[in-house]
Amino acid sequence: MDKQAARRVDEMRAALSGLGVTVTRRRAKTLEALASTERHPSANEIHAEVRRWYPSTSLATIYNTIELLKEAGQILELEFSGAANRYDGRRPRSHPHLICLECEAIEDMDDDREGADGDSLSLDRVSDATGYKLVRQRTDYYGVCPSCQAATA
Amino acid sequence: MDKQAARRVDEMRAALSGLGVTVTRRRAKTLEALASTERHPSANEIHAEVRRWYPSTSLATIYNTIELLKEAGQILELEFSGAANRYDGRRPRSHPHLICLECEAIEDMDDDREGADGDSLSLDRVSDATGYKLVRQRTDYYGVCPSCQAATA
DNA sequence: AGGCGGATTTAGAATGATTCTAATTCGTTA
DNA sequence: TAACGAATTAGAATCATTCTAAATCCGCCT
Repeated sequence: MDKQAARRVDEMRAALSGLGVTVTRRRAKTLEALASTERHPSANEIHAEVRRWYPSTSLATIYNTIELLKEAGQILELEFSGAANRYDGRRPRSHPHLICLECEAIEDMDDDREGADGDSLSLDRVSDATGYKLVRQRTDYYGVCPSCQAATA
Repeated sequence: MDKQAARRVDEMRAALSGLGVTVTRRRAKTLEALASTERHPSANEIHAEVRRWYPSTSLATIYNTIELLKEAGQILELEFSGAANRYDGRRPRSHPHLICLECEAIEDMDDDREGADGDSLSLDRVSDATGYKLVRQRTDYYGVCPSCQAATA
């Protein structure tokens, strides 16, 4: 686990403690699993990872921890209807993702790719314009990633 | 059904015909249901509407038609994992939505800011920057709508 | 150390949207 | 009218997620 991941784990721990819940060993492993991958794992993938240390861990526990992280604003949930949800625990603030329709890879879009003028409007500006009290946004781009393009070329 | 809705129905009919499938009466009613509401209905809601004319209609037929419309690029599917998907048949090109977390209302966001060139330009720009071959995007803002704010005030 | 009580976890059942399947019906053309 | 392929139906199957009830864990107090 690199330095950045360790920092995220600390942030998440603190946030969970702030909720008044205890950071059990299973929960700690869940945080690590989230912080140490770029892959935007599904609940199942996190489960598999946590099980390597605590084999009796139930999927329900993973979902439970995810729920707590959502309450704490420490995780981004990317919902899908035909496939498992995917999670981003490294960058919990709304940001755009690139989603490959062929291999289901999900990657964060780099900040410098977001365009200086912003592809998406800020939450505050949209709140003002619409009267909604907005709490988060979702921006995703769907297509075929370079490596899948190469594979089918 | 207003003029705009009628125009959309014609477009969708043409697109389905272009796929080589026949626009049956049930399918036609499905198109109408989609074109004549701003509410972004779920498959169930469309089903209920179509049933008013053809009571024996099965949900599977609605999903089947939705699938065809997706292939034809004539419908936007907003996926959710904990609730039914919602559909936008009025504006089939990617555009942002405002989603109320309390009453589940979904409304189109006017993006007069981006003008006529908005979405496709943005997709192209992101495609260039990332190497992805992008086909659509999703941008949604989540919060509490004005009327729900008033209700809980 | 022992025990209490609340929080956590577990295994499995329940839920619910969507998809699949096999059989039936519909529409068109000969 | 007969026949063929497309469309439709009812219900089963799938699968991620949530729920439930029982078991276990953990910190705290004595």
